[in-house]
Amino acid sequence: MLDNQSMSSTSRLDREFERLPLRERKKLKTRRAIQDHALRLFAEQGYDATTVEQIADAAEISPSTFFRYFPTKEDCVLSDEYDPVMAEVFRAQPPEMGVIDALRVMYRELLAGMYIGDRDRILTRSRLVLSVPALRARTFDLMRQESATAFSELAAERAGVPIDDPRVRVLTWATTAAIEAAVTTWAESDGALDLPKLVDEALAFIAAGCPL
Amino acid sequence: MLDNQSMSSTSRLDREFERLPLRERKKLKTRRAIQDHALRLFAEQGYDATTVEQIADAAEISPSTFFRYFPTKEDCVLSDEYDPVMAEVFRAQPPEMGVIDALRVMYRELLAGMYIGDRDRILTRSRLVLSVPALRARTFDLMRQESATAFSELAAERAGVPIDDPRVRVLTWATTAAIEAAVTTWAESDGALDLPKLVDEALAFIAAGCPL
DNA sequence: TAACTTTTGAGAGTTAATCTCATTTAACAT
DNA sequence: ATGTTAAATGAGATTAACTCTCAAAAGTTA
Repeated sequence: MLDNQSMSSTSRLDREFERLPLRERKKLKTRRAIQDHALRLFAEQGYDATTVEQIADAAEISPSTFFRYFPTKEDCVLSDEYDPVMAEVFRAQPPEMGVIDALRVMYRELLAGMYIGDRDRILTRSRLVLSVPALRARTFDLMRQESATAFSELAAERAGVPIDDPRVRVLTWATTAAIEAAVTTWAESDGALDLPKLVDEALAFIAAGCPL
Repeated sequence: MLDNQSMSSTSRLDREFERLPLRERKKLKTRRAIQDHALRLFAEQGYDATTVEQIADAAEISPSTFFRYFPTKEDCVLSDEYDPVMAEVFRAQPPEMGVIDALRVMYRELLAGMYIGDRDRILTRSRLVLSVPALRARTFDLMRQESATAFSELAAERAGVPIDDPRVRVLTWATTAAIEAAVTTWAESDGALDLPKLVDEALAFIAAGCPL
């Protein structure tokens, strides 16, 4: 199931893809073409040195079409990575398990799969995002906003506290920051370190009260 | 209307100010004028609806001069709030005290003072920053980069671990996120809640391992 | 006052981002 | 199949952020 999710995500997604009407299929294809060419050009020339016009030319669309797919140049890098599967796995943990422990189990299960199939892609993208201040700021903001909504609800539900309990935001923002720290350390090591281990240790460290 | 350093700046800063050569004094005055007019216009018209040209007109300078003082429109809101006094107070705590506890004491001491003098200014600015996505992302990124440098060194020093220990980044980013969460909750309450208390409780919650 | 340095303003140029409108292309009911 | 309807696209104009250059103005110092 887990390996299935990531490894075979291509084929599963492809099957869904082929069931879509032609118009939707073309839209998805265009969207992917833009992202692929953009990431390639960013890698080749740098982010700032690449104009939207160049991306549009490479993807064989007009600049106005680019902005119809992505509201800003930044957004074509920021894929919305939130996965409903994460919520599922999180909820599947025994109710007496604490929020952070459930989070650890969830990442242990899901990251293992992702780490096999998408390691290189994630590493490349992470390096790009971390090296361009505007992308870095927007990516982290996006993750925080997401955790403020989706994960906050899950956490409050599990803990049995109201969603507006100040501790819920502290918990979600702090754990999100811990995971981002792990990813950053991993990207800085050029992938030499083990990401799943770094994430698990980061969360364990938070659960232990950050004893330093 | 906008008398610049009227109430807030302490007499200590004023004395320093008057010792500066005329050229430096004018520069500081211009910088403050830009920030004051910008914040006023943002409050009146909204951030996006206010152009740099309008700010420049209000501050009686040319647009090119605006960009000589602030590299981007965003930056005239983002004051660099890092205070060397914070490092001093942090270092002054007994060496056997843990990093988070030293941080708590530091915030307890410094926030108490700020809360009296600058409460309204901080609240206004926080609301502006939190309401404009671009400002929010850049502010949080700025704080994280700061904590990645200044505070990381202090934390590693106190804990007696190398600065590149992964736990150092996890600790600094997580505590920074916890403080930001407290400030956000405070701003959302329109200042009805007690900021020093929220910050102290957030850090205590982190030190306890986020038990939820 | 004169020589020197720094700050400033004017103006032109680049690019991201928004908007309108005409054209093309797919979807679907007959 | 075909015509009607709805959606996607491209071209082009527009705004505003940001960069750059150069000459004028203001300050510092001898």
